This record gives sequence, C-alpha cells and structure tokens, in this order.
Amino acid sequence: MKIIFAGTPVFAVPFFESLLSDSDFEIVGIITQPDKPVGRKQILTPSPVKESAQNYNLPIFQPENFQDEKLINKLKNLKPDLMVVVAYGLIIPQEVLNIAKSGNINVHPSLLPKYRGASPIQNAILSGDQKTGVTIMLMDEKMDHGPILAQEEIRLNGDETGKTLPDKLAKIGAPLLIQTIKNYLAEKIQPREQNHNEATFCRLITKDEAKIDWSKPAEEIERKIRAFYPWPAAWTTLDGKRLKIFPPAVVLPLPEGVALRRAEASKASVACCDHRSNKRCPGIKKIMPPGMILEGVGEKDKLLISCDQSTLAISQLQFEGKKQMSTSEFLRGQKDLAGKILT
RNA sequence: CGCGGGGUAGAGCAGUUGGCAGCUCGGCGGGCCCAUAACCCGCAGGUCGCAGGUUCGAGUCCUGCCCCCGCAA
Repeated sequence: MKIIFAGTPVFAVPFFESLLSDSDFEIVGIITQPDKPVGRKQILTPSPVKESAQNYNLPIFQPENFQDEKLINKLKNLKPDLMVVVAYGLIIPQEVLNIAKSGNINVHPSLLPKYRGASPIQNAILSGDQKTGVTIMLMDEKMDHGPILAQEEIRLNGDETGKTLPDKLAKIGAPLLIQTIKNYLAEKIQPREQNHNEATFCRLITKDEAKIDWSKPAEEIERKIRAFYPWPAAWTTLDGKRLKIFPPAVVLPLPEGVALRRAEASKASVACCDHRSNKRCPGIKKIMPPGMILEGVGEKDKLLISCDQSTLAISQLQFEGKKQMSTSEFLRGQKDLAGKILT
C-alpha cells in the first residue's frame, strides 16, 4: 500500500510516524508547506512534518501551489494507492486528489460537521464544549465536507489548552487513522455523508481576536486564555504595554461588597483587606470598572482582575520585554499595581 | 543592517546631574504566638552580561560584542 502523506504542523507528526511504522504501509512521498521564516531573525524553518520526514530519507515536496505540471507528474510517478492529509494547510486541487487510486483520506480534529475549517481545536475550547474528537473522512472538492469513515469522541475536562488538546487528539487519532484505513480498504466501512445542515465553520486564528475584553464574563476570558495558549496567547495592555496571560487562570466570584461598573470609572477604589495581618475587612461598597487590578483580595500570589460579575485570578503572565513568569514574581517588581486598569 | 524593551544578590525589580550597590520576596539564625504563609530582631548572599575607552572616580557617559524578550513575519 503506497501512501503520499500531506501534513505540516506538530499535530500531523504522530499520524505520519504511525503510518511509517506500520508494515502494511509504505510512504512514498511527503507533501508539506514550504519552509517559513520564523522568529526575530526570520530564520527559514522547516515544518515539523518535514523535520521528522528528513530522518527517513523520503522524497519531500514543498510546493507554493499546485500549478506545476512537473510536480504533478512526479506525484503520479510515485503511483500512490492512497493520499493521507492531516493539517496540511493548503487547498489541494482536484487534479492532485485524482492521483491516488483508492482515494484521499483526511483527518480533522473535530466532530464534523462541527468546526469545519482552520481552527477547530481552539474553537472547541473557546465555546466551552463538553466534548470534541477526531474525524477520519474521505476528501471531496469542498473543505472538510466529504463522507465520514470514523469518528472518536473525547470528553473535555475544562483544563485543556491549545497545546494539550492537539496532543490528546493526535494520540487517539493516530491509531484510529491506521485502523480506519485498513477497514476502509477491506470494504468494512461504509462512508457516511455528513449532515451539511449542521455544519459550522471556523477561521484561522488572528492575534486581534486573542485580545481580552474584560467586560466579558470571566468564564469566557478563561477559555480564551486556554484556547490561545501557547499561540497567539491571550493578551491585554498595562500602561500601554502588552501583557500576555497564560493558563491556568481561575474564575472567582466578586469580593463581597464590591459592585462592578461596566462603563469606565474614573475614581475606582480598591477593595481593602489587609491579608498580611489577616484582618477581615468590612463589606464596604466598592465600585470598579472591568479590567481593574485588585490587590489584597482573596488568592495570594495571584493577580485578581475584575470582569463581568466575577473576577479572574491570573497566575502566569508575560510583560512586554520580559520573560514569562509567575504572578508572584511579577508582583515583586511592580509597584502600585492595585487600581490600575487593563485595557 | 525591519521597529522596540531589557541584562544589578537565589527570584522579581529600583538605582537621580558620574560620588559608600538598594527594595520586596526567598534562604539561614533567633524571637513573638494556641498557631501561622502574619508580625519583630539579626545574618549570609554582588565580577552591576562581556571587552575596551573617558574620568581623581563609572551600575551610571562613549565604542564594540554576547544573551533574553515584545512587535512584525
């Protein structure tokens, strides 16, 4: 069974390596995105799939597009039986999909028809879904639209991040892919058309949408912090400088006697509680705008930020120009944070 | 040479017109207390990123280099 594997990011690597290590399959070619400039120095960096594939001396193709006749002929000459596509990231035209005799199989990290498109994993977290999963499907001319061969669910605990969830999904997805291919080729599986009426779509993540709106409920912000970790990372600004917020963050109720004002308050006062001497403070009415830093309330070593009807306790962050650090470290070097507003 | 911030005690930071290297936390020792992460007293801990220059004198000014980080991609 000759296979062409198309994939790009870390998520695709376990699928590639599982296929490679199964003696029923022979990978005859890799298609992955071109090396991209990365980091401050814009160093050309190969995709994770390419990096893995280089260890096995396989032919690697990194086309900018598929307009190239020579490329298509080369792929044809590999005489693949099957093409497997996992998070390749570019649209593959029908002409290329016609090359493999037994068709093209795609792995998509969501329970299709939900979350077709570019950021299914992040969107499952953002929406606070109870479950998500992986789908193995046949490819057709539309994106994530083809008939389903197999699907496996996983339950979400509410602590998954944009880093851990792909790992989990790849871990169950890779064996599922292998088994599904075998069953499909043995004609043990009947492809099942998706219910297209229930389809939802998601776009590529941008840095803009990772910005935190503190007037939103803390639950929503907490999900954002997890979904966008490690990239692009949920962020806000403090004194005009960028502040990235990392998980874990914890939703806490508003301190007693504290009310939230939605509009920006000019004279917001801070709830008082001298926790150093463990004195309880009386339930004084305080009014604060969203995004205000509360100090001396509740959790030690955490930054409490007022959100809509609740607060968010932040424990890991990174200030512009600084390294990532815990809130307790951050607090040591920052003076008079209480009362400042994150925007 | 894309733009910008930074490197000072174990950690996070301050350090003014160049003039005894500091703060908070942590560590160690002691005290208070029914008790404590709270409070009090004390101690240790520094090649101020590296190299050179200016100066009576450089963490601070000048030159070169190394490293970390934000933006951008």
